[in-house]
Amino acid sequence: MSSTTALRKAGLKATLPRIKILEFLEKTEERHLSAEDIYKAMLAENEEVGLATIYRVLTQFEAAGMVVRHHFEGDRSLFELGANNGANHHDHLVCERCGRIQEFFDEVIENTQIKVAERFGFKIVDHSLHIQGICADCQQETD
Amino acid sequence: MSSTTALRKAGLKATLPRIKILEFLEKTEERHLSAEDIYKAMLAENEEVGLATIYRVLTQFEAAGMVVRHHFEGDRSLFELGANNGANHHDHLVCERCGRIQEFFDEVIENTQIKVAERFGFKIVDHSLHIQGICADCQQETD
DNA sequence: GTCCCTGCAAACGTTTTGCAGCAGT
DNA sequence: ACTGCTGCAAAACGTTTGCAGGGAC
Repeated sequence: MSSTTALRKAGLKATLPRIKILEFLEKTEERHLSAEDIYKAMLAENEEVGLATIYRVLTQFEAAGMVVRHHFEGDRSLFELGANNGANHHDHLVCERCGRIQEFFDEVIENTQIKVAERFGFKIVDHSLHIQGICADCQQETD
Repeated sequence: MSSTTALRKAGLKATLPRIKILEFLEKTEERHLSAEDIYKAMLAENEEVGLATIYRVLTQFEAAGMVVRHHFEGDRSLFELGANNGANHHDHLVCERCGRIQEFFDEVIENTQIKVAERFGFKIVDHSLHIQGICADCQQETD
């Protein structure tokens, strides 16, 4: 599906900045990016889009379910493409020291978190789970 | 144990602002508070402590393991007293709409998250887990 | 008396917003 | 042509920091 079609399906006009941002997210390796990461990476490819526009577009993409916003660290949001597609649902393991992010999927946790949520009346329509720990690399550092 | 003693044990001078903040955290009902929540609540009790000082003190309390800092929402940190005490470890269920926080403890999740972390080389010294969902109250709202 | 702490105000980084001009349909 | 989008610059937000005066030991 072309970016243009994807945008129309989401009820968004297919404008140049939106197309560029969506295509950038689709082709980039790093799945978890901040608005500024996207801004700088696009600049480096001579794709100029204003930072304010990136924020606005990401918010629209989020509302359309095309993108998920994460708050792993307190100081900035990271955006991830297409994580609400049931088929590739996954959770995140986040290193508290270096910010490294490991995606994972675990059936037991998946089922149990739903049970826990129900136990407390949280009917889960949308859910996300993240575990914060210290990654192997950071463990090795003497401190 | 008096607040003064607790502070000394943590290697912190027992100053008036630190004592006031610690005692406030001990006696307040709401366990998850932002710096500003604390600031305003203390003002309301005629306990004037500068907001910058509250941030500094909370950071010191965190370093001393007296307090845990959470990043449930992207826009502010919430602080919780004494959650690193092994005996009362718990995780959090957070409503994405209203911000309501439900504490819980589940043996299965507890064990499985450790297994998942190990599978990816995240040796967990410190860990915290939160599940974001939609709480019962917010589910009822027609939107 | 020494050193660390506090309060204030200013700085900071991220995100949002007002507005005038421009692009998509 | 009409509407909604974009870019810029300024504002807003939570949080941190520099500094001069004050408090704990």
